[in-house]
This record gives sequence, C-alpha cells and structure tokens, in this order.
Amino acid sequence: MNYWLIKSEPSTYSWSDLCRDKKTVWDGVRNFQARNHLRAMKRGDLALFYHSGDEKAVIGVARVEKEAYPDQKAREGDWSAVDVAVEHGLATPVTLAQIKAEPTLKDMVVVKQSRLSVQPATKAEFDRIVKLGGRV
DNA sequence: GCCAACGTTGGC
DNA sequence: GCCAACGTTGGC
Repeated sequence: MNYWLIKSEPSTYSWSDLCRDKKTVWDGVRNFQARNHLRAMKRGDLALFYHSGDEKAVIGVARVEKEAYPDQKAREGDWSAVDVAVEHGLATPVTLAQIKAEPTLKDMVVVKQSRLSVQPATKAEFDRIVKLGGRV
C-alpha cells in the first residue's frame, strides 16, 4: 500500500467537486515525473487531496479506484490517467503553513517541489496529516 | 503583482 | 550537448 499527494487548483477541480461526483478521472497530467507517479499507483492506495492557490491545504483523502490507463484527453504523447474516489474528508484542512511548521512533515515533497502535481508521501506523513486534520 | 522554481523549446 | 529565452505554476 502506497501513499500519495495529488494537487488541484480548486477552481479547476475541488474536493467538493469530488464529493459531489464520488469518483472522477484524474487526467490532464502533463509532466513526466507526475505521470510516472500516476503509473505507480495501485488500486486501494490513498492520496492526500491538496488545494493549491488561495487555500494551500490538504482537505481530504482520495482512494485509487482504477490504475493507470491512457489519458483519453491527450491529443499527443504518452500520458496516463487514473480514477480516484472519495475516501474521507478532514474535519479541519491541514495547511501548508502547518506542514512547514511540523518537524515530521517539513520534508514532504510538497514543501520542496511545490509544482509537482502528483507526488509520493510516506505512511508516517500520511498518518500525521490525517491525525492533524481529523478523519471525518 | 512579483518572483522563484521548474519545464520546454530552439539556436548554436 | 549546452544554454538562453520563454512559459507556467504556485507561494508570498
């Protein structure tokens, strides 16, 4: 079982959109590193759902429903998509400021490589964030 | 609004 | 293969 962090600009696709849809196609990734992470995802893996932009916080947890398959929206190139579903929300979003302030979290990829839209997280990081936010 | 970080493109 | 120029993302 692996853990991830997936990022989205809320105006593009937000956590509340996912809660409404229950499940969505995670496509549109056009970065090799991010794509390779998508391809490493296994069904049942959990991903922290992070809002970039104004919020800058982990707001929920998604679950990988379907492993990587060709991104139907890609007009050219070798790109992948996965399906993700709602796992559970967080009672309080865990902000980037909190992450940076937490000794156990300050080395997360999101702090160092803020632009990478799909990134791995460790079990310890994942558990810590869920604990800080409070599972709903 | 600015800037840092990073990726891509194209000239050499 | 290198590097300058440029575009995009995202934090501040």
